[in-house]
Amino acid sequence: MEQTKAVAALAALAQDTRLSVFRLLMQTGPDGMIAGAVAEAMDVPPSTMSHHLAKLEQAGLVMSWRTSRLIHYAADYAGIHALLNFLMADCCRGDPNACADLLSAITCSASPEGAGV
Amino acid sequence: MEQTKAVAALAALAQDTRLSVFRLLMQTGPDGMIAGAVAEAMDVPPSTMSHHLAKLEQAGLVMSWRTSRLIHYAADYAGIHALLNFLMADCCRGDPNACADLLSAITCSASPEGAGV
DNA sequence: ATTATATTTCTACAATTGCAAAAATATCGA
DNA sequence: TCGATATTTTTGCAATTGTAGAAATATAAT
Repeated sequence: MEQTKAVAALAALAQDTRLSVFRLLMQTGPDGMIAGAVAEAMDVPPSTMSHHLAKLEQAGLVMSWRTSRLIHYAADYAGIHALLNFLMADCCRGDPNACADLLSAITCSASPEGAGV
Repeated sequence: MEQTKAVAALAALAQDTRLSVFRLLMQTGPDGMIAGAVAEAMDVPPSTMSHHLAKLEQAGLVMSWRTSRLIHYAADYAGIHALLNFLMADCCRGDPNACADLLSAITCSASPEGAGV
């Protein structure tokens, strides 16, 4: 991933509604949700949500497909993966121990505040 | 991490100069760099860099300390950790297999294009 | 064809952000 | 104290972004 794409992806996520949408779609899984349902869930007008979804899609963070009149949106796992990898590239001066501490506790499941890693 | 802080952190990273600075400091390690050296490395005026560094620090992504006239900046590993965890929270509907695929190949070292995971 | 539904594109405006020169602040050495 | 160095704060402007109503487009049902 190049810098320009990373900036676009981060900018797409750096907005309240879009960050919520992205996390919602991450949690929803590969089947995704239809555009209207996303707009309703976030309580914003369809035209506004359309803009946000387009920005997320252009950033490579979500993908869409059509079934008849409905347009489905789902998280693009490869996209978020590429972004995270770009952020962490060559970090810790290559020290595996420091890296392990940093990455080990990143999980897909919720991390309750008190939970030990 | 709450949503508001996550948006601030993502916005801090969603800018060309700041993203480069963050990655530079991630790679530099805990000793960090002095402000002037960062400005010089990025080829921007000190006042501009001061703004960028302040934004990164306010977002919890870098930390600073002073030794005499010099101010050191270094990556805040806890901050980036919290952000990544927030992004991935409850993803994949809790399916560990999907999560494993998503996270396994995120490494601190460089990932050459051809390298198998 | 006509109507209804789902979504996007167009449009306009308020609010935010990036930028860097100039001035101000902090620390050190003489 | 005075001058020199390092960094931040102030200031102002151009550019970008978020927002949502209205119009346009795509699909389906009658």
